[in-house]
Amino acid sequence: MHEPLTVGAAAAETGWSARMLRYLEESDLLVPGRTQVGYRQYGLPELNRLRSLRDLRRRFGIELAELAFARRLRREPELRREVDAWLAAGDDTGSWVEWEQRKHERLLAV
Amino acid sequence: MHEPLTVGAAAAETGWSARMLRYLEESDLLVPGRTQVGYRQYGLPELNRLRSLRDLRRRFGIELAELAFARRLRREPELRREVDAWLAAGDDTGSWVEWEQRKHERLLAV
DNA sequence: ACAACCTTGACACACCTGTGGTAAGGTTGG
DNA sequence: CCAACCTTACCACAGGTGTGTCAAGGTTGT
Repeated sequence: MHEPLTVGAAAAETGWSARMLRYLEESDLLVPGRTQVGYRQYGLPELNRLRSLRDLRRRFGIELAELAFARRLRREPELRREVDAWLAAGDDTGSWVEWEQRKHERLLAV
Repeated sequence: MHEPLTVGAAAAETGWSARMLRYLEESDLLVPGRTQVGYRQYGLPELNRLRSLRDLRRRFGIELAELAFARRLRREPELRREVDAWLAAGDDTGSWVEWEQRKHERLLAV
């Protein structure tokens, strides 16, 4: 049991449309496996990620491009450092305490 | 010396257009001070942030919305945790070591 | 063999982004 | 007082995003 589902079944199961599942793959955010003849197959891990992605978007109103950027931040340390530095420089409007706290975090991480 | 510059002068100084400086303010990414009658004034810190923002965009090709999202990630720990978790779940393609390292960072931060 | 799937590719559309203009009016410095 | 700034508020427009739909053709299960 728990055979991988085809795109339509996975859509029905997770609340997306089949169209959007293909779009998610195109956006490189969730790339399913393929059968030998090329059918997409969604297993349990994929289904769970689809559900949580739906929740993420609903709860925080984030866009797919933003998620993709968060991924870049994780993968490109140089980018991450620069962005962080730039944001830090302008964070005098935000909670100072929170910022000090985060500086700690960064120090510990190095 | 180093009196704060008006929007046109700051633009000329940093390679942006005055239009874009107003747009950056509208996007809440770089909000300058104001004179009593409402003229924007850009001091040295603002000028530096403008220059480095220009470089950031040129070097990494990032969008303003993405920068704004990075700021959300810093300010909303809940969002940050969820996004990180979602990305981690699909990161079997990425560096696993790096991810473990980051988990540490998070643990230390709490 | 036939229905009900799947594939890619395309067209359509509403909305957002980045950027340039332009217009009507206030401020400032010589 | 006049030029050269500044302000806000619009219009325009190319390109990206998220989503639906439709067409032409391949696969699968009964």
